[in-house]
Amino acid sequence: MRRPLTERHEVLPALAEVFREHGFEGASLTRIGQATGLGKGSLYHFFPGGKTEMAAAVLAEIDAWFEAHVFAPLCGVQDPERAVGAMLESIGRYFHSGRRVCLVGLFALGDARGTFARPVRTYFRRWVDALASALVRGGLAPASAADLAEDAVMTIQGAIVLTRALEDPRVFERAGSRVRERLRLKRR
Amino acid sequence: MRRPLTERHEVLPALAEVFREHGFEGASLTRIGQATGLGKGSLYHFFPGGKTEMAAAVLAEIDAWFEAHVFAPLCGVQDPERAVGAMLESIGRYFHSGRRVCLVGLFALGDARGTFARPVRTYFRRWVDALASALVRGGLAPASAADLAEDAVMTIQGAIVLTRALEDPRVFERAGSRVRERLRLKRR
DNA sequence: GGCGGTCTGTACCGTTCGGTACAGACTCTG
DNA sequence: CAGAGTCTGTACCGAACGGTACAGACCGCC
Repeated sequence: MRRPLTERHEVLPALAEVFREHGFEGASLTRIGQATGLGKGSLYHFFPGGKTEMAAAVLAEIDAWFEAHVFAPLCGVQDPERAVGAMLESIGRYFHSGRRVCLVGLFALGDARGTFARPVRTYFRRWVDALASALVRGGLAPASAADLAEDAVMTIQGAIVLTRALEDPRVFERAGSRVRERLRLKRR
Repeated sequence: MRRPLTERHEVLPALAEVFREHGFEGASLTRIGQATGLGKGSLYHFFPGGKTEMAAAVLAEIDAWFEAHVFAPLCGVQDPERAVGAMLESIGRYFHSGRRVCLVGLFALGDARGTFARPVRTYFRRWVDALASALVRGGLAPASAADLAEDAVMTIQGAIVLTRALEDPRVFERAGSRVRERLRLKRR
């Protein structure tokens, strides 16, 4: 019936959700097994390195998704102003208006600090740089573009924290319009 | 030598650091015991409710500290502009320029979501409201004061995430100046 | 010095943890 | 259908988990 059967990357979304909901330490193999519908045997077949390898794989897929849907478009040839708007829209959908946690940000806060420091750093640096490059192509000076990009990324991260804390998605929406306004304002 | 011996609140700082470093689920009683120098027996003597009560006590102390050193001054009689500046300075010292995690924000991201939703919500709401009140006393319209206050708090939270991710305290410092500038800019 | 209560280290409870071993059910090839 | 190889559920391991029980160390007090 099914092909060579499940492939490794097919379980990644479910895996990611477990890590998002419970963090690295809180994501037990039992929970992971339930969420993916896989027994430990299958899990260790796909991820011989255990939980660490699972989390690394999830991070890698997240990074790939952002590279394709967020970072690359920012660096692409299309109108930079439109690219920035598209980013904010993608981000809003991806994070479910702040109800969904940013796993990379969560790991940055300490859940599995040392282990994933590198991919975490790379992800955020790439995000800031990509956004800054779009702003530069939009006519901004490199210095203020970098400053503005850094501000935008951290505002989004803070918006996720505050939205979940206050349990009110409008917080995230307001943050989005604020960022949009700031990025547009500085253009001229 | 020592008085009735250790009091409950004397172990709270060490306790808080363990939760900050490992999150709620990652903070095992063994680690807590090592960090506080107390055996399980003593811990359960002070916190009959176990780990949950420990975390609640830590949150309560954090809240009290912010109430005394951040929120109350913002609502006080002193010059609002000076109060805002003092807040940013306190915050910077408290969070070690972003190297230290905000435990309340960490809990908001999911580590112990349901259990501490109430104190988490209260803490952030109080923070935003206190800052907004200072801005209103500074001459701002209530609506834009609320907007600006929300933006400042989320920027600080995002700055902590980004500072730790990039492992560069200057990120936090830059965020501080940006917030300061924004809060001053709108005054006139 | 004895007393009563507060405090604390140790041993232990049942459970769950991350990880391993392995038998057998599957799919494909011939 | 036979065989090789891939996949997967179950049972199991030692360690560590959160939490409890309790004997005794320690204290101010008389």
